[in-house]
Amino acid sequence: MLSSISALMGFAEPTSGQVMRILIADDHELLRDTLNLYISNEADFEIDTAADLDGARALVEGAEAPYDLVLLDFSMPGMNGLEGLRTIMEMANARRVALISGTATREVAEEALAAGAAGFLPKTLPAKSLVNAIRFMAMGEQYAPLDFMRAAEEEAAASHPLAEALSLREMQVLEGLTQGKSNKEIARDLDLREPTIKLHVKTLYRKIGAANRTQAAMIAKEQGLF
Amino acid sequence: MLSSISALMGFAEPTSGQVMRILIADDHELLRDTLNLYISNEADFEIDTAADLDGARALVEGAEAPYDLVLLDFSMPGMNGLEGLRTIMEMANARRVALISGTATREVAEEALAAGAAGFLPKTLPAKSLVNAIRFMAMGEQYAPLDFMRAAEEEAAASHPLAEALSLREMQVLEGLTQGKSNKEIARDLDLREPTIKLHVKTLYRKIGAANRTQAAMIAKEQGLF
DNA sequence: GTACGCCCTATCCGTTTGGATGTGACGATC
DNA sequence: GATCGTCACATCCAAACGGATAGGGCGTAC
Repeated sequence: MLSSISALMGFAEPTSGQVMRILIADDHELLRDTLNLYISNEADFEIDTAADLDGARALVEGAEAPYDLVLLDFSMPGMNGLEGLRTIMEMANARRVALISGTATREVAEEALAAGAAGFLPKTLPAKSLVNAIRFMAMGEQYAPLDFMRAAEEEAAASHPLAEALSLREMQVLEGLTQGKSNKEIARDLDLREPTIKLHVKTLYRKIGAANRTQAAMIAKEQGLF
Repeated sequence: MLSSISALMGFAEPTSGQVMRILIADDHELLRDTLNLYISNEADFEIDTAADLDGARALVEGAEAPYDLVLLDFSMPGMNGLEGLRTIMEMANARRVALISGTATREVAEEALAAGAAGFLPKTLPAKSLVNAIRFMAMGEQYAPLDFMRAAEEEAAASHPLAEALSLREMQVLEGLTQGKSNKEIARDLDLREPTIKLHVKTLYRKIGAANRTQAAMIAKEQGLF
């Protein structure tokens, strides 16, 4: 989409050599101010700021020239999830709209990008990278920190919150469940009696919140177990 | 990593206002030449080219000034998978090394990025985006087209060899199975009687080669269904 | 020592599954 | 019109499952 957006959707690029008009909307004044200062210092950007979605909308509507890039805080007043993003994206004076957030998950980021956002900026980003990203996005590209997108991918697999809760036997039994084995088969594999397996099965259901063996298997699978 | 690489690993940035030295290594002369031309036209880049890994290595070794960015074709002579990438990355005169490929999969791209490559450029990228990406990477950021990374994620879900074999009802029932529902629940959801569900369950077992509902659910999951 | 947690086994009981088999309706194919 | 595949419903039955309950052994922690 990165490529296709710029190529197919024909995002207007700022005339080269001209200042880029950026709108930063974030309810944290400190972030607004420091970001403004840092960006203005770094490059030829013209910055406006707003403290909430309504303020941002008013500025975009009343702008005499379109903004090359609008940065929206994901969790500021009026955003209502990704609704605020979509609202601004529909406006003619906002060429590119990106999300910035300190808390949003990868899912949110992906959804935003899929919805056509110019990018996603976690607040953990160093200021320098942020400036790079802004320039990158203003040029019509789509940006998101790869490490953020990747790291979150493995976060589910990284720590097995429920794996810790299970005893060795329960884990072994759970593994059998993920293989679609019957209690009898599991019992044979582990050289135990079937009633024992049933016990482990029942207790591990409770621990991981499953109602039956299929759910248990799916939960294990989703946790990246086995 | 994008952020952390530039911040923590201290990639040297080209002195601002100075030309960026780029090395393009690709065995396709056509691509080399057109790319060279396009990039030279677009921005203040100084381009060298090589036709294979040995040529690239020689240029990097003998360079009087380090390259800001080295672009390596994934499938050119001498590369041997990601080994060539690692070789060049270890060399002092190559500040940033990126992969470029027309064939490589997302797995390769991810591995390269995880190994510290500056980026991954599929050859499907429009020339303009490519220049943007090059500038972006030369600034110390890590680049990969988000659509490429995302699209390939779903490629497993794209073709469902077994999904074709299942009728609509069977698919609906299978979906219920993956959610750990009982036949009765599925029947209620689909507004059918339980015996009907049992019929679909049995036939879909045969079609996908499952012995019980848990196996059916796991198979569906592995195929990326639902 | 006592208590606790994990592990193993067992029995009982009601529900769910898996399988076989049959009926019938509908649409597409031949 | 006959045939085939899909869908729907039904009955019967054996097996497996899920839950409750109740033992005993065994190690660690208090």
